[in-house]
Amino acid sequence: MERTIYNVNVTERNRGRPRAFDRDRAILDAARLFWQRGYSGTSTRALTATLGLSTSSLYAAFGSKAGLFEEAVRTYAERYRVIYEQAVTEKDLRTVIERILIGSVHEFTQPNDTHPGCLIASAVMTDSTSTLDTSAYIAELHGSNEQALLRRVERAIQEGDLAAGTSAVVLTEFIQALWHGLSVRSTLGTAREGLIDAAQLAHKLICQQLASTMS
Amino acid sequence: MERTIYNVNVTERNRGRPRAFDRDRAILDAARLFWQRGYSGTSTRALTATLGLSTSSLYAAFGSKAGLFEEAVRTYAERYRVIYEQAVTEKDLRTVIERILIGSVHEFTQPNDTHPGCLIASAVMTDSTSTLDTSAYIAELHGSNEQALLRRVERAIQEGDLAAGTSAVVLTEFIQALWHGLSVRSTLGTAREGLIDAAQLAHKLICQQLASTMS
DNA sequence: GAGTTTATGGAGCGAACGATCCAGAAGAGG
DNA sequence: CCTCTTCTGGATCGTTCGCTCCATAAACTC
Repeated sequence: MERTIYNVNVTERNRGRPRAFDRDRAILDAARLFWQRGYSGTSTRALTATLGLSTSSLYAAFGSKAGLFEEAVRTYAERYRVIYEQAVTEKDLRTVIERILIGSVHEFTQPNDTHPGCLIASAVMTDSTSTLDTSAYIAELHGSNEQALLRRVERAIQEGDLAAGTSAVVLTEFIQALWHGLSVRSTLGTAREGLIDAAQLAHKLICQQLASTMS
Repeated sequence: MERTIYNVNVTERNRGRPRAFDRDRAILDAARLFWQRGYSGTSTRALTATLGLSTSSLYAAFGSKAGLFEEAVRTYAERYRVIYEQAVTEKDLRTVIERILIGSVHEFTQPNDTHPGCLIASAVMTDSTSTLDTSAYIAELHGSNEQALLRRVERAIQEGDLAAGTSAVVLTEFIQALWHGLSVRSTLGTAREGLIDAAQLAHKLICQQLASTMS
């Protein structure tokens, strides 16, 4: 019988020689490497060199390159799930949209030494081999976030918050497209201020479409 | 002395055994493969298998994997350059924006057997190794397209086509972000109609910001 | 026809890949 | 102390990588 649980957290691993590196820090560094070079473009040797640990340590802690990748992706995917989850609970739709767009941009553009950028939007979709599970997970997450937003927009329409004739599906797709675009632009080097300005402009334009809460 | 010109087009190569495959078709198939799996994720063996030719033929025609990649990128990058170049010559800004957004979405969502999707927006940015020249080229192209649009927006402001207080830089960044987002969404599987609806909604929202040509 | 030029197919090069193995090291439990 | 458990460093596994080489094939020029 074998233990293939790579100590996801502080479980009851108190026996044996303690790990000499910070596991979360390693995930962060790995995530940034994956984000910069893609999955196939990042070799295990580049990982061990950057993370400053040996092959055995990496494989003992994460099982495989794909395992490390998946854990990095899941770690940072969670942040965006939370943003959507909390945003859709806001009272008026304009705040929902503002929180999603501005909040995500802040997340996209966290300073480099504490954040890898957005692994979710770009680095994952390509690079299929042996990451099929992970890309399926990401697709599901995107779908889930989008569905949450869509339901919130539909509610806003029922409550009469939107100008007549506005399609919930179309507005949602528009916001999601912009969301992905802001993510890509952040990886391409656009400064945080520029992205926030663009997001706020989009927010302002959408608000003009809002009926009852028009400013 | 060596000839390293990989017969970019129908030059004066009339002597010798003729090539047994369609060079442009090979570029198309290769582009689709690169687009789906990324540069590092696409092996030369996968290329030769999909393109139906031997290693020697591939290297004789394109010099290297990087060479084939670069040629594929340049081929399809040109299409987006043309879209921007022609769009900014339109008389009113609303038509400029419409042509850029809708035209690009049409380009993004060409049927698969004649078009690879948009190599430019996503598959290139990551995957650095030995594609540095190509990603620099892409960055330059994006910058060039963005500059052209920015200058056109500035002209529209000078001509009083936009509501007072509108920043050309911010509006341009917004459009560019949306453009990248639409590209990403197309590769993620969103249907053409959905993307066009979103683009048209964006276009409509922006038009409400236009002063003199307000509908 | 002979001679030249280029393309094709397949074997195979060295290097890098992801992953494994093992002897030793470093803690915890008794 | 000793034992048990886990982690570490390094050598090394088999595979795949991008790419080259070479004999042969198929067109051209003369």
